[in-house]
Amino acid sequence: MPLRILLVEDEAELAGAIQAVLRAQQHIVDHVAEGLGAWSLIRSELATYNLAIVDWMLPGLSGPELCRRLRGAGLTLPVLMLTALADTSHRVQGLDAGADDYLSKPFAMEELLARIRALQRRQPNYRELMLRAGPYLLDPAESCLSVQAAAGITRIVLSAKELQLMAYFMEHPRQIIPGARLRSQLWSLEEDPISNVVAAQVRLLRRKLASHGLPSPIETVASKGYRFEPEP
Amino acid sequence: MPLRILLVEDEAELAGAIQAVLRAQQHIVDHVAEGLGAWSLIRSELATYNLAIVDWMLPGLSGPELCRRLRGAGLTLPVLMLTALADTSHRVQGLDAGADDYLSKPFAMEELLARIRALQRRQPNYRELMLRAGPYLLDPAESCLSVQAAAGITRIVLSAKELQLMAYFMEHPRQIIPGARLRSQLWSLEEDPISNVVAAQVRLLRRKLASHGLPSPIETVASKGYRFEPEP
DNA sequence: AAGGGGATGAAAAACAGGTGAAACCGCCTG
DNA sequence: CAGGCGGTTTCACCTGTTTTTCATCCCCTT
Repeated sequence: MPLRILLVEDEAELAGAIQAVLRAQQHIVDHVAEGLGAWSLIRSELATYNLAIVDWMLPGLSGPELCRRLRGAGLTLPVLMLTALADTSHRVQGLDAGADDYLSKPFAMEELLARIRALQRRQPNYRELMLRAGPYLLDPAESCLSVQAAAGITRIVLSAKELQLMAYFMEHPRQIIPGARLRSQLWSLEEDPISNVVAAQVRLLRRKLASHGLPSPIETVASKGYRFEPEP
Repeated sequence: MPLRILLVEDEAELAGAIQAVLRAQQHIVDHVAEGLGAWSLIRSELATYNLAIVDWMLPGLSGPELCRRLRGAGLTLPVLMLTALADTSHRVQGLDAGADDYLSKPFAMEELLARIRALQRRQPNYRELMLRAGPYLLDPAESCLSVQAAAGITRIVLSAKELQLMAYFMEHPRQIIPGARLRSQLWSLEEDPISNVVAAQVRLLRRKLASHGLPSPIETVASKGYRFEPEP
């Protein structure tokens, strides 16, 4: 299940490595180098993050300070704190500030991934479950979509982006979803703003459904966005 | 929900980029390059702005000065300040002058949009809600108009401009609204003043209602303007 | 009756989104 | 380590819709 992750880390090399690993896991990662940027990004609600990975030591607003602000603002966004300092006093300080977990550098990327999985499982609204909308049943674990039709059940294997897109549609059935919203929710922010990734990906999804002989549940509402209509 | 935005920025290139992005979001944007122009434009009440985006550094009247004047005049128009200077002292000065939010250059356009959304949400009269007038119910999120008649409820999908126009009428029921006011409220100022966009768009709206078998609630008051009459 | 403002329909312009081919990219395999 | 592969993105071009313009007509005021 792909997550939307905010990485707050000032060491460029480490940040790059983490990003690469997370992206390889299909996660959507935004990276900021300093605390204030992270704070304003979160507050701006540009994207909805499922997790923040925050370095302890940051220029400007430090990790624990950022954490405290988040909690002060009533946000429950899970925070995984990274630190070079292994001793327990820091660990306690970090958790006090509202971090949910704590990982001391250097660490194996595998451990980071494991911690992330654990953190997700602890979420109250944790859902490794399937998503249903009308005859559509999405299985994130298997990355496949099952569609019930008169002719029987069709099972379609989806790629990572197709899955994300379909999930977003199924979570917002019947609503007009502006392309720009898909853009900011499903793609990382730093990319070229004049691109038609969204249109291209929607097309791939539509085409995949069509190639299995299914009618497209995704309609285009001219110059307003897309709408997912589960019932034909 | 389209906003009427005043952009006060002297760097032509940046201004153009911002305008393009905002327009893409259906907002109506007026651009002035310097502070005094902005001040007189606002004071003239030619249009009612929902937001001003103001550069810090401007020829003549600077951003913070403009801000102070606005507040001095008792205007609550939300102001988003732009600045090349990232340090906190300026941030404080800007907020002191009466700005509502603060964004330091360079910034991602996405972040600008997010700030604007956040700012709107903070407005006391914030309304993402539907607008009702008599049997007419306007849903900006879905961009559609529902009309209750004896025959049942008719749902009409509106285009962006039709929605803006209908919203303006529904917010000012039974009043005579001069074409020029619609013009200045719903279209940006820099456009060709001898054009009949308003009449054309009113016609489009009327025609759309008629095509669904509805009587037109918009009447023309000869050489005075239009009047929206919700009850037949 | 003249003049002005608005109405009208057709056509043009502007724009968003669709499309297929090709490039790109990380990953796997030989 | 090269080559192939699937997935993803970009590019250039096409299509359909929305919005504006234009030329003309109509009708109400003065």
